[in-house]
Order: sequence, then C-alpha cells, then structure tokens
Amino acid sequence: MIITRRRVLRDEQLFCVDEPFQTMYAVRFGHFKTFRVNLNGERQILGFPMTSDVLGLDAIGPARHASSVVALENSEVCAIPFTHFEQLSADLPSLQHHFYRVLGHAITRDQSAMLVMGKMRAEQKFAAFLVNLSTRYADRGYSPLRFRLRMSREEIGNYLGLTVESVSRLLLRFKQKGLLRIDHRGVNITDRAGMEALATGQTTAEPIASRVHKPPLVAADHQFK
Amino acid sequence: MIITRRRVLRDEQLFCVDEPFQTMYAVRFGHFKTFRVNLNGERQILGFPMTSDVLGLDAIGPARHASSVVALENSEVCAIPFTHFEQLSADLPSLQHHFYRVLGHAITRDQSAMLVMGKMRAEQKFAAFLVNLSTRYADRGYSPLRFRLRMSREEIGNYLGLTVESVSRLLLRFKQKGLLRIDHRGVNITDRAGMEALATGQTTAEPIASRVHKPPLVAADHQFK
DNA sequence: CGCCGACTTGACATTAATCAAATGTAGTGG
DNA sequence: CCACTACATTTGATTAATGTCAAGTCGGCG
Repeated sequence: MIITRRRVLRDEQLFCVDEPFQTMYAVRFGHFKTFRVNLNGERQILGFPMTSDVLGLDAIGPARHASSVVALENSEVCAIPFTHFEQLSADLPSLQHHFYRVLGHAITRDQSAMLVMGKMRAEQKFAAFLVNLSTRYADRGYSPLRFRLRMSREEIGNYLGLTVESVSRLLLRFKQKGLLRIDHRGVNITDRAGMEALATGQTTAEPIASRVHKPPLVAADHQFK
Repeated sequence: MIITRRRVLRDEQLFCVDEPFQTMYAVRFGHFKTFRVNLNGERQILGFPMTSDVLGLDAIGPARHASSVVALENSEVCAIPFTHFEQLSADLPSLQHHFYRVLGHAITRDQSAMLVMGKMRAEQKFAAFLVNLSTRYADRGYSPLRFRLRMSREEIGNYLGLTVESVSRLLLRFKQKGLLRIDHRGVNITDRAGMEALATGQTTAEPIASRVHKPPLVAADHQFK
C-alpha cells in the first residue's frame, strides 16, 4: 500500500465537499478545521482535527466527501488510498479491527459534540470546548494547561453556535473568575478543576474570589510544533 | 453467522451504556431513543432510530456501549454478533464494504445533527427536526406528510436542546403559520415547502396570511406499523 | 369519577444576539 | 523602520429569543 506524505499550508484546502472519496488522511502534525456549507451558504465548522486524528472518514458512506477540510497552520498529513486500504484490511484482521475502532471513535466523538451543543448554555459550551482541547493536548503529550488557540474567535463561535462577541465576553468572564489567563491566542488554564466544574454544569453559586494564585502568564509566542 | 430476532417492549432497554459490546442491532420495526447521561446525571437524547437503522455502532471503538437505547413502542430488532460479523466480513469483501458504508453514514448523520444543534434557532431546529422525520418516513415508504410522533414533547425538547414549553409554543406557531396540523401526537404537514424553507433558514419576512387551504385533520389514532 | 402525567398557556427573568463603535494587531509597501 | 490598511478582537447599549416559574387544561386509565 502506497502511503504518501503531503504538506498542507495554512489556509490551504486538503479536500473539498462533494469531491469523490479516494483517500483518507492521518494528520502527522498541524491543525485543521472541518466544515460544511448549509443550504443558506453559511459555513458550519464541525471540528478542529489535530495530530493523529484521521480525516475524510465521513466520506466512506456516500463515496463523496461530506465536509471540507482546511489547514489552520502549516501541517502535514499521510494520504492513505482507501481502496488499497480496504483490500489490505481484508487480509489483515488486526488492521480491519483497528479501523473499526477508529470509525467507532469518530462516531462517539461526534455524539459527544452533540451533547455539548444541545443542552449547554454558552458559558458551559465554551468551558467544555476548552477542557476538550486541554485533554486532547494532554493525550498528545503536550501541556494541558498552556496551549495556543489555532483558530480565531470567529471560528470558535461558529463551532459552538455563538457569536464572536459572546466568545469574547466569555473569555473575559473566565479571566475574571480566575479560571484562565489569555494573551492573544495563548491560553493558560489556571484552574482546571473550576473549568471542568463549569463544563459539567456543577457550578454552585460561585464562591467569588478564591483560588487566585497567579501562575506566570504565557509568553505570547509559544507554539507546539 | 447466527442472527436472532428480539422483541423489545415499550420503555424496555435494548442495551445500556458501559455494557460490553458484543452485538449490533438492526431495527426490524418500531421506534427507539438513544441517549447518554452526562456527568450531572441529566439525560441527553442523541437520536430516534427507527426501522432499518442500526444500533450500537458507537460501541465499536471503545468496546463498550457509549449510549443506552430504549424502545418508544413495541419493536423488534435483529441481533448481530459483532465478532462473528467481523470474521465473516473479512471473507466477504462486499459485506465489509457495505459495513463501511453504514459506519460512514452514521458519521455523516451525526454531523448533520451537529449542524442543526449548533447554528440554528429554536424555530429552525424544530422545523429541521420535522423535515428530517418526514424524509425518513418517505425513505421507508410511509407518508412524509402524515405521521405520528412516537416521542413526547419533553423528549423532542431534550433532543433539540429546548424546553418542553418552547416545543409546545413552536407547535402552536407552526399551526398558526399554516405549516401543519397537529392532534396530540398526530402530525399532518400541510406546507412541506414552507417547512423546509424555515428549516434551511430561507425565511424572508413572512407573508402573514397566505397558503391557508386546510386539508382534513388527521385521525387521532393513525399509526405506522 | 377522580387522579396523574402530558401538554398548554401566561407572566416574567435571563441569556445571548444584534447593532454600533472603538481598539488592537498583523501585514504590506514605501 | 514606520505609516497605513485590513482584519481581528473587545466593549457598550439595546433588543429579541428562550428559559423559568406557576397555573391551568386535557385525556387516559384505574
């Protein structure tokens, strides 16, 4: 099976909705956004895949890509031809089994996203979003407390179903509550527990000024690459 | 491969979250709801599977069920042992291919749901929900315009992230706009086009009283089985 | 007949969107 | 290197949408 690497520059499109499906992509490094365009012409961001995530799975059913993918920064992917893969997996039970698992995870992940979008209010959604990012960085061996947002406020809002203004105000509120520090796109979570409490809705009447202990602010230029 | 049938009575649980995954289920007839319980103990309904939908796919990744499934009415499913299936699919490329498609569809479906939940407002969400139901009934050979809601208002609201009260008021609004008639749980869509326009957000300033032409109200007891 | 749960309706409070404007930041070309 | 433009972000004032609380109605069922 021929697996090739492909560089994708910032703002470059990896694949586009309705394009015939031939290739899956595993992210080697970098960040992406996946989105769809609804009938009204508006974009809806569906997720922010990063290193080790697999792209293009939603095309397996309809044989055409159901979403578009654009790089948020200069990135690199492995291109895996699907037909080759499918043949090979028939001979390699362990590969097939593993692939089923990947697909299964894709489903569970989407369902979790629905949970977030559906019931939660703005503050909760955003907190859940940050906790999710934090967890994913931890899974990948990066700091769960200090990371850089690769997406704009607008993209966050679009993803969460909020306006840019709301996103901005929520960041301010989190800062005031002593949950995080933020400089441009550099995030420093100072109260992970409080953040999770918010995300899970266990927010009981808010003890106003507590847990302030001020770790140093993140340098503006920190990167993960 | 041993495929068995299983009856599931109204309110009976087909499987439960965290249960080890062994079996997939294809719905033969009937309606179900799938849901999760968040950390706060609240239920979030993830979908309303019906005839020919496949249940339990979200367990393939983690090998444990990620959601619970309960029947909304007396129903029947085919139980398909997953390990048997996995072995068999290795020998039958067409089966494997088909299964990939089913999984792919599950992913796209979930993403569509996210689109609905994320950006839309209450009216739009609910319209999209009804249009979706309508389409699914059409796909299955039933009337897309007259059908019975198997779920309570509360369950609809839970699924869409709205309160029961909002659901109730929205139904009233739809009635007043001449989009549908409703008697208890019997729905009669009288303006499918208008409904779709609402769902897709192409609602331009609402011409107030038009398209009223009053088709006969649905009998209260219509069923699809 | 009367209870109970599902649903509707109304008044009010709260949330988040909208509109509008100011401020900051990153590039770009001189 | 700096001025300048375009864009991203913040902030403020206001409005519309939706949740919350509280009755009340409807229908099914024992």
